[in-house]
Amino acid sequence: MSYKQLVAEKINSALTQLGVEDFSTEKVLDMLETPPNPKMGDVAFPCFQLAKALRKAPPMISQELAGHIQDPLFKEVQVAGPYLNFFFNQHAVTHNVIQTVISQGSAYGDTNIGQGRNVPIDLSSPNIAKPFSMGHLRSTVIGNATANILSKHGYQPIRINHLGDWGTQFGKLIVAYKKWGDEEAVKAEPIKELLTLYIKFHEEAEHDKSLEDQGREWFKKLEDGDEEAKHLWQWFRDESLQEFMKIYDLLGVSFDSTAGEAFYNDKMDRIVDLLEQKGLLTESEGAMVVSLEEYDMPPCLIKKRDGATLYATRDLAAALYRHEEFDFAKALYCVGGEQRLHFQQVFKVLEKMGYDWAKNMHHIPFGMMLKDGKKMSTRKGKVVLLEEVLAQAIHDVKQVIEEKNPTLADKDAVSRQVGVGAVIFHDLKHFRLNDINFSWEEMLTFEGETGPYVQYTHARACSLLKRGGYVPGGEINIVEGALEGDESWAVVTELLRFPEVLERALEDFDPSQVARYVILLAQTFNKFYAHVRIVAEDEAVKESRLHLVAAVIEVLKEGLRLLGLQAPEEM
RNA sequence: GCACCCGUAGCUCAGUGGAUAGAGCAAUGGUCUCCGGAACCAUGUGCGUAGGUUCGAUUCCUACCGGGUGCACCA
Repeated sequence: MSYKQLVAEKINSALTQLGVEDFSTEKVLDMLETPPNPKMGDVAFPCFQLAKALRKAPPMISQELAGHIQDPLFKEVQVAGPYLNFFFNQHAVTHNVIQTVISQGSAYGDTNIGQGRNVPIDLSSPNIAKPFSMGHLRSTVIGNATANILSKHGYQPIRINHLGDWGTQFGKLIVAYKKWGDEEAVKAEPIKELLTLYIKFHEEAEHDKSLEDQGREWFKKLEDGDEEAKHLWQWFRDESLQEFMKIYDLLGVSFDSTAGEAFYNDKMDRIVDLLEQKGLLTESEGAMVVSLEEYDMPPCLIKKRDGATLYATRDLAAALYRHEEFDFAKALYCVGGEQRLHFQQVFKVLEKMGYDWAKNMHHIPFGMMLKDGKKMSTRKGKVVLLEEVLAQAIHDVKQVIEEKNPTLADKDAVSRQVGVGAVIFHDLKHFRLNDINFSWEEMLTFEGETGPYVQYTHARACSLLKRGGYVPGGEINIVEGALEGDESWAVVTELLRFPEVLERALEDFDPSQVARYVILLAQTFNKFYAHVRIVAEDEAVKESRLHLVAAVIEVLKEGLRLLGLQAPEEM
């Protein structure tokens, strides 16, 4: 049970004594706040809302409540005008928190909210035959961290890389390859060459309008099983996926499925038939659509004039398939905010089909990665490649290591962990919905609110344990006076917050909560480190302080793991 | 034009309706024979504008202004 809950229960029983019945413990818990300044207490209860029920001024209410609350857990219950401020018995809480964190280890903060139920989550989903740009990083790392957070809460995430391996663009690519392509060039540098062809196609299409039609024609052939088209498509896909896997390895992201859009090719007829049966399909301007007029939305396009399917058709088929295959508790789509309308439409169509599980589907949108304040465009060749960014970050980290810690054992491995960590963390610390303006300078900063800062703090804490000769597994004894300053108490209250942060991160599908938390914990710990001599002369004091350090290490490591970062012990 | 998202310090961003709105970067100055200086400490005339709801609004609602994104055969 959390301390806040205990406080809420105490307040609730005091309220009952005052004759207030309709305030549940849960409601009180919801009203509890953290005071703006630690000097004002650890938990605060504002009494404004009680004024009506009790017909008294809030300051009087807090005064009366204080008289009914007593518990060894509280050092003091202070009346501050309309607020009731609780000061914890620091020694007891400190001991308890350290005990809990160390005994639970990486399981600290776990819940069983998900009860083992499946949650397919759509993430990364790059387009085949296009380079993996900084833009794709967002979906990949936000999705991966969200999946980790789900699993922390007892869900079974299923990471699906819904590859963009189907659609008219492949018709265009086939046309471009047949016109200007060269087999050897593609084999040598597949993505680069395919991108060149893709760009050339769009340049040529400016003058030659028939190219677009040819592209559509070839995609139709592909859907109809034309041998030549299928062969080329398979080749493009294999080469591309192989390139992507290098990046995923570096990022430490793996998938349970790489079934992309093409996977649903043979499942399209069924969804179209179902829509037909349910009388939802109507013809409009030659295309087949589901009207969503009653929701003030444009119609959802199911089939093009030429009979080929569309993005929405494939997502509908995928939704049906996932429901049948996984019986999911939720289904998540970690896809950019530009596609809000698309997902709203797809979800509404499923609702109209009578599937009440559609309400468990969520689009997790995020802002765009911009360059110079503008959208990166693959077609215009204005992209920053993730591969280059990662390589540069790793290179820069290695230089820092050469300078600061030249005797480090495994420099290359650590450079990779820290360099990649910097890039992932930079993305995750931003609130999802905001756009991120790409800047090399910011990306390659390793000081302040960055991944390396947190990793550094962790490494430094680890080296304290070594220096202090800390032996894990022993009984946890906290001697009086060892952990009583503001600095250590601040660390303890941060550790206390971890489970709350994780719950909010789950509710909002928001890994940035965890990223922010981990920065704050690192900052708080670094203050403690700078002001308190941890490896002290006195053996018992040293032991006590090292226990706190060990607890911080556990939480930092687990926080970083959830975000998809490694926590090296030295760097 | 309609819909959605975002406007907080010079810059990048936090901020679950509550008590004096916070970090980082950049800048300047500093840090005990100091456990890792990728650190710590010190320096801050800022919530786009105008209304509304509320005991109380940066937070909720409405309008406007500014930026972004969508709006039928691309994904």
